[in-house]
Amino acid sequence: MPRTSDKHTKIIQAAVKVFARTGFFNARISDIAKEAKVADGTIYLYFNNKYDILLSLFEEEISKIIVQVRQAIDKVKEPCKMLEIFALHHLRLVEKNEELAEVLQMELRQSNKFMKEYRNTRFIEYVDIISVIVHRGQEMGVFRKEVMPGVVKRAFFGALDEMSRLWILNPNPPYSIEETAKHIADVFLYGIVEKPLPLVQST
Amino acid sequence: MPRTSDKHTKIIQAAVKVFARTGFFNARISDIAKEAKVADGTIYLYFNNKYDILLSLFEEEISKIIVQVRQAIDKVKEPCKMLEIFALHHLRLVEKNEELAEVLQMELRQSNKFMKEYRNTRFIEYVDIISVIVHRGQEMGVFRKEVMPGVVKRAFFGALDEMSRLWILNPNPPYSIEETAKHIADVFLYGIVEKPLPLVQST
DNA sequence: AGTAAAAGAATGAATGCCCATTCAGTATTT
DNA sequence: AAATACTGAATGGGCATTCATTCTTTTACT
Repeated sequence: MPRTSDKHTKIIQAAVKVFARTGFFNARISDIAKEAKVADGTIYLYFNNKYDILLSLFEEEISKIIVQVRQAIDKVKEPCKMLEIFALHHLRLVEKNEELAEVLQMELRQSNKFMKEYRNTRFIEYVDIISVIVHRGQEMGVFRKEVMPGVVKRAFFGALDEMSRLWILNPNPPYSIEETAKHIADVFLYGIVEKPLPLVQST
Repeated sequence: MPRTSDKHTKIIQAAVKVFARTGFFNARISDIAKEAKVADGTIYLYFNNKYDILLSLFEEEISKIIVQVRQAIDKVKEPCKMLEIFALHHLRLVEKNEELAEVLQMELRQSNKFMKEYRNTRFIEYVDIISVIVHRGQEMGVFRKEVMPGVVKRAFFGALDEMSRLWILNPNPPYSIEETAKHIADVFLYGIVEKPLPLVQST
């Protein structure tokens, strides 16, 4: 298993482009090879098969993302702020690396095989960042105790991811990313009902 | 274009089963034909090609769903209750018709072609049910005016859909559907913070 | 250092499988 | 007996994967 130059990385990057463009199933190995400026056969020196490329791509890229998000979150103390930062990071991926965002969004997801047979630990790790925040917020007395972190993490993630999808499919954002991230965090934190509660009635 | 018996419907139903089982790209026309107890060629009397089956399937099934949800929602007056009902209906599809839920969730979504080239009006119509509710709630003074219906509809839908995905991939529900629907609606309505601190106006 | 041979990388044409789609023929209805 | 519906074997193209060959680097020996 050779690794002299960085063919491995070059192939993965090419695959991101090609998968984003045509989708996993329509992508041809020869396209990836051409994009990576490598012979078709070379790809099989670095990956077992087409599917393995998708898998490796995912593992490697999401690992990087997890590190980045964790770093950003650790700079802050308040759980509310943490959620907002998570939201911002998730949404920013679309503008920072649209092709990667598209692959993670569209291609990875549908692959039943991927999500079922193979226990996708990296992905779980990513989403669990949310539930950890929620849990900590509850311990600190900032978040309601009745809320279930396991549900909220999915709901919050799902909400963000749906916005990503919107942008990927229709790349003229009706709202800015920062605005949206803040807005979604806000809705999750404070809900949408007009509050007739005793406390400060802002607005 | 014949329609004597109900081969059209039989083929669609068979396709739901097969797509759910193997995914669109791995599904063979001959499998669908076998499942529908029909010859391979017969399928081409009712559909133009493989992709057209998926398309028709979606159009027809989502139309039914829209009608049902609208009926359920119209039985009620309070916007809060309406959102809860929408949530319940969306999540219930998984237990009512798991195969269909899986196809809508997994297969339909990833098809870039589908979501990009073809303006998916049915799907938009479905999601717009949410924004209409939110908008009405705002007019009635029940929901906060600053909230953007266009963002909330996506967020709410995304949250629900992510829960669906969870159940499809891992069919031992840690929480009941009713419980979850209520919980998600609850979080969206009232948020997760303990004390409505001086409501931070989201910029 | 210089050269030879072995090991390691990379190539891309050729192979062979896998279906979607077609259509000549058969069955059924009008 | 014409029109309509259905059949399923045959066709053909697309593409993942393989592997004999070529190119490059490392090692070993004088």
